[in-house]
Amino acid sequence: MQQQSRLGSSVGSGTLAGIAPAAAPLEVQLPEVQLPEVRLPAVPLPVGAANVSERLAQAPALAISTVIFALRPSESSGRPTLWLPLVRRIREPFIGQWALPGGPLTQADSLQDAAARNLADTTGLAPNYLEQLYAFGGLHRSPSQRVVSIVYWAMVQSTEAAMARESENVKWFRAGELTELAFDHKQIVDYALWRLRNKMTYGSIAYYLLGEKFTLAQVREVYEAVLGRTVDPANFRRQLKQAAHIEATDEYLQGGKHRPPRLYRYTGDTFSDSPSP
Amino acid sequence: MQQQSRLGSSVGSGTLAGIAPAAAPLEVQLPEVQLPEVRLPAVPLPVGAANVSERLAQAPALAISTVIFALRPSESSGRPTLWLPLVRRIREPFIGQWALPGGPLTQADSLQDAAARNLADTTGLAPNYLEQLYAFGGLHRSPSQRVVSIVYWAMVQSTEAAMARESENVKWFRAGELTELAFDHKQIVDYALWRLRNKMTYGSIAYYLLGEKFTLAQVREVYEAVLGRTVDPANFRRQLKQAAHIEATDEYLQGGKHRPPRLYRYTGDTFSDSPSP
DNA sequence: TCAAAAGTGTTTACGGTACACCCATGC
DNA sequence: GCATGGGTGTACCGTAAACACTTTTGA
Repeated sequence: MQQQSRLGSSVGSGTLAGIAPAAAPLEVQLPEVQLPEVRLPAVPLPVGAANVSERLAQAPALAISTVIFALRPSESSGRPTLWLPLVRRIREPFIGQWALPGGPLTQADSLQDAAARNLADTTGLAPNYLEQLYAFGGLHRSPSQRVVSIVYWAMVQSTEAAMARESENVKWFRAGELTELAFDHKQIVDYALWRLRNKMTYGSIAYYLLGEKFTLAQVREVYEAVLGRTVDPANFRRQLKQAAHIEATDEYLQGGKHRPPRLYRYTGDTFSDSPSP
Repeated sequence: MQQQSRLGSSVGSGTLAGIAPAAAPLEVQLPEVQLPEVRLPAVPLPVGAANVSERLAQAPALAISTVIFALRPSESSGRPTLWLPLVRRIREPFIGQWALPGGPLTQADSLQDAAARNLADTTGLAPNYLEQLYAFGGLHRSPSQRVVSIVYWAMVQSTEAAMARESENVKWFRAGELTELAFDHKQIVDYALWRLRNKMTYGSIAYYLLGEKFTLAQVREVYEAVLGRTVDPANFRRQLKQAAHIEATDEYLQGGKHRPPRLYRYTGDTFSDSPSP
């Protein structure tokens, strides 16, 4: 048996949205379109030194990793683009290569708390948003011991992200322009990006990348940065305004070259600074 | 810190579907509406005997469990309804109570293979569909040792499900009419049900609960069984016919009381019998 | 020939897209 | 006053919902 089976890929192009969303169980609405699981990456890793009998003897290690997204201005255009922090590996395997922040599951933390701790340790920041991505458990993800990684993805505010720590071994990269990473982390980032884009298209997510108050144009820029294309400003603002959890303030953003745009506030799930202690 | 933080719940009622699906990375279309993660259940379990220092000393155990769905005729109406098999626990904790089939992660299996093995062991069946559901890792899911469960969900054909093994310690239950189960398994099943309903609304999933050939009315019955409401037959058939991966055969289902309906075939992802060996 | 399900057609309503247009501000 | 982004109005089009209607079979 191998990881790469076709089960669970769930293709299907017809949307069948006609099956209208009804009362949903878990206080949420039914989506109208599929969110397929990624096909688990066929990891092209060197099989490494450990032989099979050794491998069979050990229990698989359990690790938590986190894909952290934040908005930063592009060096070229200055427009906001998606970035994520990576850490340089300081031991084998993959020594010297860049990898997702992570580590073994600490005993006192829930999975989510462990992920939040990753985030604090590497960036010094607290997540606005944190959600489980997927559990990766292929047999040969790591050349030596078998590792099962439960991966989370997170978003941090752009205002804070600008002040995030960087060092010799922690550096921010443009998402989408990554070269190869350690382990199967490149595939994991790609999957996280795909999931981010998905969530994006049905709202309420972009705000976690922004500050407390923002202009509608800034929200649009987030969408354009993540989706990688332009969006009609007129229609976009209409859609936002009729969307829930958006509230106009009386303030306007001053200092621009032209008419000062109104500032808005997100009133949905609270901007908590960390998982409530 | 506690598991039950608000992060990652991602409410948001506005659909914002206006952000049109563009070219999607992983060969799939972007969905238009949100698929939120379940809030992890606040498990009301007895904390059990082990004290904290003991708990800290042990590594968390890693387990695989599987929620298996199949269609079976209701005893009352005879119409197809959703069922799932559970196993009776034969040791502490929760001895005598019903639980999801599962067990520790066997060394030689990938996560998905381990889930498929669960399925074969308890039902004797092979899954038509198998997908990762979520990794549950709350601190007190099990009273003694800490357990992290990676849960899969599966669907098996109704025709085969009718012949599935049952025994003293393996029994099928109607999904949605479950009483309390061992551990946090009730919440897990509810989440799986919610996810099934989601996938349902954007097609291609219902077929995995049916046989190779089926009438459009049977597909409609699956939708009605899963969604728990009636669906307009006229509009439903139109939507199905313009959906991809559905092919009319030249055959008709004989033996009914009235006009024999045409049989159709699903031409999407193959009906493989097991993860390809 | 009648009941019931299979299958088709038609109307209406809603929401997204495109794009023309007005408004307010800094220079 | 004019360029530019903020913000509004509107016409068009595709699709889903509702439901009337025809067709085909068994009893």
